[in-house]
Parts: sequence; C-alpha cells; structure tokens
Amino acid sequence: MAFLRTHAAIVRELSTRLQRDQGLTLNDFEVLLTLSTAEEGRLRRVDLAERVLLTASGITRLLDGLERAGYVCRDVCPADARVSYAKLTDAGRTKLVEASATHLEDVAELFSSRFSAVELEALDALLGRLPKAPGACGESVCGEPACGA
Amino acid sequence: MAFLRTHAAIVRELSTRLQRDQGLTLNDFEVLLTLSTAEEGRLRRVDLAERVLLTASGITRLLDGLERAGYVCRDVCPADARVSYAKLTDAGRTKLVEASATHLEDVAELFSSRFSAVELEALDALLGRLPKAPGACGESVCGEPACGA
DNA sequence: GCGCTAAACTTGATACCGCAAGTGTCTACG
DNA sequence: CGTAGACACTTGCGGTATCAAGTTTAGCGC
Repeated sequence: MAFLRTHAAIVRELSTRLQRDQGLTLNDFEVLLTLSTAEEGRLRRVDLAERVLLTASGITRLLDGLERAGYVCRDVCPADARVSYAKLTDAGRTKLVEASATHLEDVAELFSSRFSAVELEALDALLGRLPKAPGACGESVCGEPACGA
Repeated sequence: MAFLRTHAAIVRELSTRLQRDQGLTLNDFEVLLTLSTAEEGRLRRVDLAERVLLTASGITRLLDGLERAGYVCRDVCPADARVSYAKLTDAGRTKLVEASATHLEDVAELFSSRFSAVELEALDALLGRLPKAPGACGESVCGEPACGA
C-alpha cells in the first residue's frame, strides 16, 4: 500500500522540520499539545501515553526530556500516591505556541495546500473509520495559537 | 491531526502481526516485495533505500538481517565495483509468498473490510496527491541498466 | 599518471521506543 | 488486619533508524 509509505514520508518530513526548527520531536509536540488541552494543563502519565499512542515506558522517557528542557514538570496526586501528573509549565506553553506557528505552516504546506476543504473532510471521514486510539485530542490548540492564519 | 495518529496505529499493528507470524519487519517485507518486482529480482542498495524510504545505512543493516536469514544475497556489478546489488534468493521468494498470505489478510482486516472499493479508490486518489518521498522525489523508475552508464 | 570531486556503501555513536521485569501503592476479600 | 492482585510508574535490554565520518571506486581535468 502506497498509503503507508506516503504517511511515513509525511511524518518523517514533519518530524525533521520540527526538530530542526524547534528542537522538538513530533511526539514531544503532540504531548505538549495534548497537555495544553487537558484540564489544568496536566494529565496522568498513563492517560497521556494512551492519547499519544505510546507505552508507559515511552512516556517516561519522553517526559524525561521535556522535563529537562523545562517544558513540563511533575505533579503529585494527593489521592493516589501511585500516579504522578505531567503538567505543562509556562515555558512549555510558550514553547508550544512558538512551535505551533512553524508546525502549522509545515502542515499547511504538506497537506492543506493540496486539498480542498471538502476533500479534507472526506479524508477525515474515511480515515476516521480505521481503528484508532481513544481520547481523540482537539483538532486545534484550544484557543492559544491562532490557527486561522 | 488524528490523521497521523491513525497511521502510526495501523503501522504498528501490521508490523507486530507480521513480526509475530512471520518474523519479518514491515520494512523487511517491503524490501522483499520491492525486490520481487524488480528486474531479475535485484536492485542497487541505493535504489532500494530510496524506494522503501530508508537511508543507505538503514538498508545496510536491514539487508544484514535478511542476508543472515538467507532471503537475499549480494551480487556484484561488473561495471562498477562500488555498487553491490541486493538480490532475492529462492528462499526469499518463498518467504515472501508465505508472508504475503498472512499480511494481506491483516491488511484486509484493517482496511478493506472497512471500506468499499469506491472508497478505497477515493482514498488512493487523495493520498496520491501528497508528496511521495521528500527531498529525493525521484520517481526514477528509469535506469535499469543503471551501472552501465 | 596525478590529484580532486562525487558516488556507493559501511561503520560508530546516538536517539527513540517497546517489552519484560521490578518497585511502590491501592483495593478487595477473607 | 493481612495478604493477593491490580495498577502506575521506572528501569534494563534490545531492535531499528538516523547522522556523521570513513573507505573504496569512478570519472574528470591537468
């Protein structure tokens, strides 16, 4: 299926650009984005993992990096000592806004410019029928970056 | 973009199944498949890399494994000592046929069962408009007599 | 022939991710 | 209570992929 190949190419391209311009992995970005849409900007690591399609260990390591960079911090759960939240910091929020700018540009270039709104909708509808991860995240960043540019 | 997420999920699912049932990576399979469609069942490593969207070093390592398994072998180019071909062996061809069976089943389960023929066609048409391979868009189906030149 | 650049491939270091195993915590049930 | 099992998370190990640098070979101008 050329389908898979195409996607791989797209993902790679987006990832490379994001890394070059912002020093973030596509997954890093997704995590930041997901957190930004969550209540209080934080999420249990397990839930976060589920949404970005990673395993628990994957999240641990990814968050390690984001923590070192200062974009997220840990937060404890008073009700359950097992869970630790990942919480977006101010720096993280800022970074997300900044990264969104270039990333959306990239997405636009690779995607939107090639399809009409109707086609995008059709694509979305079709692909939505495939098995996917629960907890779909918001299409756009909740309020923050101006998507409409 | 739920779009990308979906893709990741699909790839992972197909890959794990293939690995479990056949001991092959999705990329292994693609390489075998690509070789099988090539003239004489062989391809320069560079060209192979381009087609399966890997770097030169990626191909080297991937072929290492396939070689050890006996599915491909090396073949020299008399005209240019720099190039070495990757060539499908009989065992490799057999393996490909065998793997195709289960793999197509998986694909069918994840894809075809969810779409009608018309929808699949539409999907194909839409996705076909995306950039194939970033950078080296080289559709160079050309040079078969390659190393002659 | 000699040096120079480019191409094809390999190798070493590194990043990311999954699995399996381990630790600590919660909950349920006897 | 107290223990068993489930759950959240972390850690060791291995696999796959990349990039950068190195090797060998080709082709070209002198």
